[in-house]
Amino acid sequence: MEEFSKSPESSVPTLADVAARAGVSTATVSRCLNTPDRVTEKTLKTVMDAVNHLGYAPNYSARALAAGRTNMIGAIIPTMENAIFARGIQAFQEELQKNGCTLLVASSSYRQDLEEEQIRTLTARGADALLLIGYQRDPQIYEFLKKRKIPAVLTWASEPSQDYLSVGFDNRKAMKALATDVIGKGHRTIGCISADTATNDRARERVEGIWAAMRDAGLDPDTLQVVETAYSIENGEAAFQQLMSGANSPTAVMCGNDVLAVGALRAAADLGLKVPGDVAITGFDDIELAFVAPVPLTTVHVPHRRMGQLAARALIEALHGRSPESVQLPTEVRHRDTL
Amino acid sequence: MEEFSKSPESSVPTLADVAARAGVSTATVSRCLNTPDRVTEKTLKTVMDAVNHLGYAPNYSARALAAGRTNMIGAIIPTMENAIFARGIQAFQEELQKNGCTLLVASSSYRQDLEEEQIRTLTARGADALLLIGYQRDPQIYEFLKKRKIPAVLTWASEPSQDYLSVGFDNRKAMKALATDVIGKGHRTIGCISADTATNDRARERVEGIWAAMRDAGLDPDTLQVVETAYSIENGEAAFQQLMSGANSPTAVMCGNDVLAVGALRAAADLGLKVPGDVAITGFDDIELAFVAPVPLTTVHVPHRRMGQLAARALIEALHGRSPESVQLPTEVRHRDTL
DNA sequence: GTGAAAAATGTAAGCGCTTACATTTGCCAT
DNA sequence: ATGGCAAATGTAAGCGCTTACATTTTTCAC
Repeated sequence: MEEFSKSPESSVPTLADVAARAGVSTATVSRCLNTPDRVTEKTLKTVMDAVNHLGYAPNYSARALAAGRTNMIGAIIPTMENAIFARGIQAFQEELQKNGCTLLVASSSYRQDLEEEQIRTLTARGADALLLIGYQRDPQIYEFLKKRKIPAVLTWASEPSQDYLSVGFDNRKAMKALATDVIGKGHRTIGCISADTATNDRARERVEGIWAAMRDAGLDPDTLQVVETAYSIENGEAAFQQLMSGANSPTAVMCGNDVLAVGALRAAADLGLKVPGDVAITGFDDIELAFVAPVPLTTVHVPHRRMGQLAARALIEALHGRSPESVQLPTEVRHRDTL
Repeated sequence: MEEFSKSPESSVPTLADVAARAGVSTATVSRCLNTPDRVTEKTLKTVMDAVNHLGYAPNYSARALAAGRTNMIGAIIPTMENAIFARGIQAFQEELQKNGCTLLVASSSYRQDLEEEQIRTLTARGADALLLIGYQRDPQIYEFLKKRKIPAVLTWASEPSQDYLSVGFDNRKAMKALATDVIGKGHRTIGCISADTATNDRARERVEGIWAAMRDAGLDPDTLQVVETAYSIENGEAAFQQLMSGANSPTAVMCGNDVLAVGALRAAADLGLKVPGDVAITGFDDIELAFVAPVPLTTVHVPHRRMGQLAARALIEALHGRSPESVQLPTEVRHRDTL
């Protein structure tokens, strides 16, 4: 019969408990756990037996305090409800997990002030490194990160100056390629439904991509009819209606992402417009929604999972003191039935 | 001209630095930060000025070690790529953020062994509380959590025995309601595409819901043709084909979630089957995919955001030493065009 | 077998914070 | 004014771990 009491041994075991049971010092136990090759096989076994017997698990707060590292990596994204972020972050997390790191998540709701606050919070929480979306933010933040020596990887975009580590893709180039195809189909009056270009660098670059294609084709970029709205199917519908009710309604509407495009598609159906016969519609991202849409969507495919995975690897490299290279992933126009 | 060196003042400021600058003890600074009402207004101002001047931010690892709390809450979900989890977790995170807590995320890929490992990892990392999906797991885990005094909330289901805190919904009842409608439409030969019922309690309860409805209607539950497969559009397509190529092909196929249902819908189109004319199809969850599907999907609406939010509140209550009640959220059949 | 170098282990000093307890200060009834 | 009490502040002991440095043990060339 064993006695179970509230005495020390019934509470959470510590390193010292393991050391006592194994008859070694706490330093040795710590070594067994962190650098097993610096310890005799025999000692290792004794200690691991004690660990298992006691059900010992290290206290990461203590470890973090002593070692100065937490093995936690933070990600600050606009929202997980957008499938592209959910997918990228899932891959990011899987890769971190493989490397013994844990993911801390915060969301900014596409607001720069909130993002900044989150950066400070996750930093204070001890995040060893950060994944950030896009590159447009107060220079002070970059200063702050640099001063704190916290590696950060910028994703979902390719930072133009290459001053920072980034694992992403060229939004402008991607959208330009798609716009070139749109123009190639003979469209001259083009509309665009975009997220807020003032605060969202990805959205802005996509619009700039359309302008660039227009310029190349001898079209006046100023004729591009842009409506800015937050990402949602409903907003896509409304924006499309607005675009089509104007005097010179577009024959092609390029949307900033697939969600808006699906909204446009629904609005077109409501207006009795055939796609692509009466009006062409394009998306961006190539999420599931794009190919199960009423009319499968012509869009730009972005390797979100791959991006998340490579971002994780880059950060882990950086944490190991190496200097990872930025990577620009290729995107690809996916021709389906809306253009 | 100021000198910038590697000397103490250029590194990350600590509580002691603030205390020195404000001319008070570290205890007082700590009080200003944590219990400002236990401090003179004058002292508070002096200290906060020092905090701001130094750009001080507390080291949470140290705080966690000293206080025994981390203010981090962990969530272990099968995958963020499933929109229902992304959405629920987003709401969960927003609510945590409002309460000064940070979210730690891990994913189990629907594997029980991995989930268990993650529970131990997040616990070791100091998660003060945990959000878990479903209720079916090794009793030892519940023991472990109880011993460690870590509150956990079970979500996306309603734990039948009510022994544990849960914020979810009744999968069985929800699916039974839908199945009753299916039967009400005259369907007698029913198929079902489900996730693995052995390891996924939500999936199992949904199938049981169909059985219950059949029984109530005088149908033999054993005639339900179940195909189990992992959640994906492609798997939904394959499973549907399998179901329809059998001897006694169903006139209605009830799917375990919307993703499978969209796959079924596509397969039906490929087979030249009209929905719901030739075959009825139903989903579960009511994600975006459901209403933008080629044929808008009849499905069960689940209040995922609300669930995430309430789960967060319950955990925060528990952390405050109160005893939150389990809540069972209502679900609702959404009739659209596939039944 | 011997001694020097290498390997294994032990000792103990923090890491930055919270908090129980001790001390000082301020306030008020007398 | 003064004693007594409450409020404010200070003192200092950890929280559980890592790691530089000190000590002991092993290894191995001679």
